[in-house]
Amino acid sequence: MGRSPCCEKAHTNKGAWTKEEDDRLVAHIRAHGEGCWRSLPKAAGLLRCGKSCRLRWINYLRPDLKRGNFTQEEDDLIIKLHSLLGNKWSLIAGRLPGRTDNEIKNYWNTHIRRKLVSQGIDPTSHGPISEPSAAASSQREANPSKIDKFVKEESQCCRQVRERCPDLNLDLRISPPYQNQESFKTGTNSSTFCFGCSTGIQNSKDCSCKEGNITNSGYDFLGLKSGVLDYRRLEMK
DNA sequence: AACGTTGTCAACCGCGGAAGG
DNA sequence: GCCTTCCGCGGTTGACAACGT
Repeated sequence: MGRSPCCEKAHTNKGAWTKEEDDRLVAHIRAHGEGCWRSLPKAAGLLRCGKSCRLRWINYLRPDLKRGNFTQEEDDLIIKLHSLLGNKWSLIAGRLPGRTDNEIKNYWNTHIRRKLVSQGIDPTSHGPISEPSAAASSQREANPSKIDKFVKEESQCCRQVRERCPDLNLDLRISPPYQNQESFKTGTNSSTFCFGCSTGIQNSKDCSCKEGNITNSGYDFLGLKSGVLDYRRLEMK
């Protein structure tokens, strides 16, 4: 016996959302809250599949979304987290307030991947890209493609930045979720988080902070008790 | 101006896992 | 333990915009 479809596909709209559909969805969620996506379309008077509604809300309509370009800090954090977590976009998104997994995934595929390649870094393994064969190199040297030109320009640009700012330390540290600056400065908020909570998975079965397992010196990041994983305190030598 | 190519990003699809009976 | 249902995730697609020739 196969799984039933999540909705009656014959009677659902597909493709881009209209302003009216957006309004209906937002109004319904404001009135009734999130949850029960399967029954939401009918309740909200939408001819959409529940999954589609959920996706539209999470990726586009949620009021806490941060729109606009990614900052350098976000860029670096994504790379760092990707090297630790791989393509776990939802976990990575949990570390970037206001960003969605879909947005980060798209950004990775269109920007960061290319940026890493241009720096000679394999975006999958985060290790150095193996050297191409000598024949291929000389062939590319003689007849460079657009990508080759782009990669060369990017590399030159990176070199120039390093030459101008040799002391710039771009190493990042990974921290628990952002705490407001006041409590951060005064130290009034001494609470710490396990990795699950730090990625937004509060009260997961693996949550260790609620059990008092975390000491004030750090939190459990990927099973490593760490006290200095704080990318927000970047040290500029 | 017209056409082709490339880049971007919203949306879809299918799968896996959790929850509940 | 098995089955069904639902949710959420990651990979992929396709429409549209921007850019190049």
